[in-house]
Amino acid sequence: MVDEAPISTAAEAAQHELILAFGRLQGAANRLEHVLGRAIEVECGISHLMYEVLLILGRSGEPGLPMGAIAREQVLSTGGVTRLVDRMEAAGLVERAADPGDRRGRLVRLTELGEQTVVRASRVHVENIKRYFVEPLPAAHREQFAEDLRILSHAAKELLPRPS
Amino acid sequence: MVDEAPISTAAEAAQHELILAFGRLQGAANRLEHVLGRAIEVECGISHLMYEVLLILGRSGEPGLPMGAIAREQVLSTGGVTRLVDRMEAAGLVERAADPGDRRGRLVRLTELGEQTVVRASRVHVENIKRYFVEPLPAAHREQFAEDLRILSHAAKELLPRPS
DNA sequence: GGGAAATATCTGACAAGTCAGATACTGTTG
DNA sequence: CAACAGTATCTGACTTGTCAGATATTTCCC
Repeated sequence: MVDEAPISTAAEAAQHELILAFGRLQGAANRLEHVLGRAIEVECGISHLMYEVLLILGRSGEPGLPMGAIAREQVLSTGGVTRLVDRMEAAGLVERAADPGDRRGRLVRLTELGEQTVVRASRVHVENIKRYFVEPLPAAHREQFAEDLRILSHAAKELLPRPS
Repeated sequence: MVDEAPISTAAEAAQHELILAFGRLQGAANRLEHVLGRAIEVECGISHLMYEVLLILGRSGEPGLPMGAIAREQVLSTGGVTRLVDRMEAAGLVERAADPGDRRGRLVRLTELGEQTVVRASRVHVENIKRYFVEPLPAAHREQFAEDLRILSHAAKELLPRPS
């Protein structure tokens, strides 16, 4: 994973080990999202992005989460979250409640339907993760790969904490 | 990376190891794309997606690549590629030539400006990859992580080869 | 306390992809 | 060799996200 030659042609850029590695990360993530997201859509009628938001809300529990927090968890603009939550609310998956401690804010939380939907979607999702994400990797690598993802994910989160 | 309990609440789904691992893959990929893509945009005025297409074309060399091949490399619909290449052509980065062997097809290839741009963007990109993607990982893990990405990327590619 | 700066959310205008159907050529087959 | 299924690309209608600016509160100081 080292390549110190200076890049001076398109062909060199295209073969560069680091560029390739990063491209593979993006490619694998995109394709897996495409496939697993489609499965969730077919099974539960919600997009992968909505599913991710349901998960985030499931993690945050009763009180609910402000819109901005959702924007930061997923990499979304606050305007994007407004519209996404609009649609999720229209679909009956979540509800917006007033934030008692801050009248500007709204707390978003799961409805009963949202809770059921995330459970149902998750069962499908886990099977697909096993099949398409875990199984291709050599068993001896899985533990370390998961750890590295944790590290990377954590580092990347620090990278865009607030200054959105 | 194992978790065999059946999922029956949103909170359980949200804590599930496999779901978390997959979420971290997506989260890390999204955030890194956001940050590194922005850098390319600022430096060269092209989106990360355009950059990826330039790389693909750099890899394919002289003859050029049909639109459909680009669609398969990136996970894009053919309609999406038409429009993306429209914009890239308008920006002078690529050109469409007739395919001598198939009058339906068009071969897309880099222009001189496209070539220069991909080289310039790649230099920035490599530095950012080192900083944000390589450095956070323990040095002893990097080799294996790169290999696992290769495996995953390859497996995911097989998953959506043609049946788009 | 009073007002400036910061923060949370929403909205109009826009950008960029998807999807399904149109169009134009290719290749196969009876 | 004509018909037909298959393939490559393009297009109109639409979905969904971004960006920048508006609005309502809150926080921080003087």
